Amino acid sequence: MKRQAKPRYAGDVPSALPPPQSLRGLELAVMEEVWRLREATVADVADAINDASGERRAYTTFLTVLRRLDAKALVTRERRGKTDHYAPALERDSYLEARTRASIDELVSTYGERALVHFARSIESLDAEQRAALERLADDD
Amino acid sequence: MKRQAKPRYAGDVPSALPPPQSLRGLELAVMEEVWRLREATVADVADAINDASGERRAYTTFLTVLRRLDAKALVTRERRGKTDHYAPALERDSYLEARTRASIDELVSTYGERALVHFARSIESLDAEQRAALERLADDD
DNA sequence: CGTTTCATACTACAATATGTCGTATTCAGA
DNA sequence: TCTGAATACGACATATTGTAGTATGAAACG
Repeated sequence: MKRQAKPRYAGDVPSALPPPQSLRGLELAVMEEVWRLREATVADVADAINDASGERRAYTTFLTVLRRLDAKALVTRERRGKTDHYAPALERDSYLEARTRASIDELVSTYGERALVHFARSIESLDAEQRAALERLADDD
Repeated sequence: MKRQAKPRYAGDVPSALPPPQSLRGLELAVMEEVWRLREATVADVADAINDASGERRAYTTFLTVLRRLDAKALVTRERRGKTDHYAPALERDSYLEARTRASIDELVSTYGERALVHFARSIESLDAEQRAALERLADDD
């Protein structure tokens, strides 16, 4: 079954450019902080998350996480003086979009187009409030 | 300086009724086999997968995987004589539905309702062929 | 019965991802 | 020049998954 080029739920075809990995836990928290601050040093992130969480993680923990995010190409690193400044390598919304597509692709490639039925239903079965939010958000673009 | 293992990250908020874990790799292959056979022994699964894959995994590998699927409550185990018989603890389609909802929930809980926009778009942007398949499948229920 | 056989139980090890830091090094700035 | 802040590097813990060896126990055989 061949597909047209336009949409790409090509579950059966390995994509040339893999979507960014899904983030969780501390990595996600750090990434969220970088998105929020637009640009941040290790200290910025460490302070923000330590203050917000009440927990106390070592500076080097955040250093490591940021380095790993850099290795995953999710942030960029720029040296200024002796300090690295991290910035998002892609917008939060782009990341979200990629993850959304990846979620659909994964399930379709694993379980077939039947997965689309469940996705469609889930979207259709949104309640009025969610639907309103959806339309409002979609209009923002 | 002691290094104690931290509990899970505070941002992880488990939902009340956790959806079944997402399966991949060999675990998924074994689960698919159990779904296909409706009920199977370790030997059934081992033979089917070994024959189909050309690879040669040890009997006990499948035993272990089935035991882990049992621990995850994805299969049930019934002892008959000296042999365990495994059966799916939930239908494949129910599992798929749960995973679909979980995918949406995860992204929405992490990134907000903005995720719905991307899901909605992805579904809306299906091409004609996929749309036809979708309607055909949806009619089967 | 005693023995073989076979399924399960138990244990273990490797690889990977992530959380968490300690220590060594270096270099920008005072 | 000296020094403290930042980084570089490495290390260990835990969880998950793939993989399989070995021990055990009971059923089947003769």
